[in-house]
Amino acid sequence: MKYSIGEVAERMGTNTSTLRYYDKQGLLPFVDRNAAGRREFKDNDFNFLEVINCLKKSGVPVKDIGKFINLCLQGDETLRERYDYLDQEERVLEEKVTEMQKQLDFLRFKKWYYKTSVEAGTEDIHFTKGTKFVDPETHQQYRYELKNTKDIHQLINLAVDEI
Amino acid sequence: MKYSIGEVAERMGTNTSTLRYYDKQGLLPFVDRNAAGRREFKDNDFNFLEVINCLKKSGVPVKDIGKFINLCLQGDETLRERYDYLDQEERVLEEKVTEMQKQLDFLRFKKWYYKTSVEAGTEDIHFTKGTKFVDPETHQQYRYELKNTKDIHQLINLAVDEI
DNA sequence: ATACGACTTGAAGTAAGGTTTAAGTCAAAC
DNA sequence: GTTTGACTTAAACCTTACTTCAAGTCGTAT
Repeated sequence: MKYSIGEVAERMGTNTSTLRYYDKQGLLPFVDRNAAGRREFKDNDFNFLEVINCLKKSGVPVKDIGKFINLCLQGDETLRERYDYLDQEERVLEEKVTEMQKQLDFLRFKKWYYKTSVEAGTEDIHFTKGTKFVDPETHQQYRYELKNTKDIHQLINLAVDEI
Repeated sequence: MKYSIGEVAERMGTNTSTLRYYDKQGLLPFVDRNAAGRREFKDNDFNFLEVINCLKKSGVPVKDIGKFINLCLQGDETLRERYDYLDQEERVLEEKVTEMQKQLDFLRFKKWYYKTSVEAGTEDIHFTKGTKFVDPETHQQYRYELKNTKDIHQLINLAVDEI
């Protein structure tokens, strides 16, 4: 089967301008053209497009994706190089996920901070030394004082220390 | 204690230009100025800076961070709004992490694809119907045929089916 | 007193990743 | 046969998030 740029755009959840932009940036060297100069995508091209999609969503710059695609077109000699690239990219992504989890931790601490503030009617409870209050959900009592948030994990532990 | 923009930049792992840019974009309305017009950060300002840092790393646009900071300066009336915002942002981040995990799945499948290809000396094994081969690490035998990668999770399961 | 480093501003420049526009081609429908 | 919709290109434009530049101020050390 052959597919026009419009069909491919719809299937990939993008638009034709973006695909043309990718083509111009060297991400689609595998795409054929018909007699009229129009792009004709093949079934196999979707394998490439999925790789592009994955790397894009993983935060890989367009230029670097192009390099990988071109490695793919160079045949079996670049198999190891391609493996090594993906291996490295896997570690980069894992690191990003770890970083996101840290921000989630912080976000959850701040949610707790605001939940208890809303409950108390004021943010001041977190700045008043030794204020006791009760978590409205768990009904646990806490004593807590906000200093500098140098280590948020430490603060979270501090925050959940029951009296 | 008071801190100059340079000291703050170093402590936050950024540079003075970026902090001035943030200030211009309305992210630092809490910063005082001395008689000479120079920025004077207070200890408490680091609480704001940490929030900015977190939201920035979470992928929140600069403008939106500014909105949140200004909400913070409006006092206890906006506590619930601030909670709701962070609650929503938490879900957005969780969704991002889930998305990243999907890309990690795909990346790992492709690593397996290349690992077995390197072992076989050619990528062709994945296009030859019913080719049997052995995972060099686990010594398990596989039979596997690459069609369209419509559902990568299904393919991964297919790939690890022992004969 | 003057040199130095750190600060101030507005404005221009940069890079990434598209998006839009203008001018034109092509194939099928009416 | 001409209109319509999808395609083609190059080039201009846009947004985000800085980064750099130019010109000037301030406080301290020599």
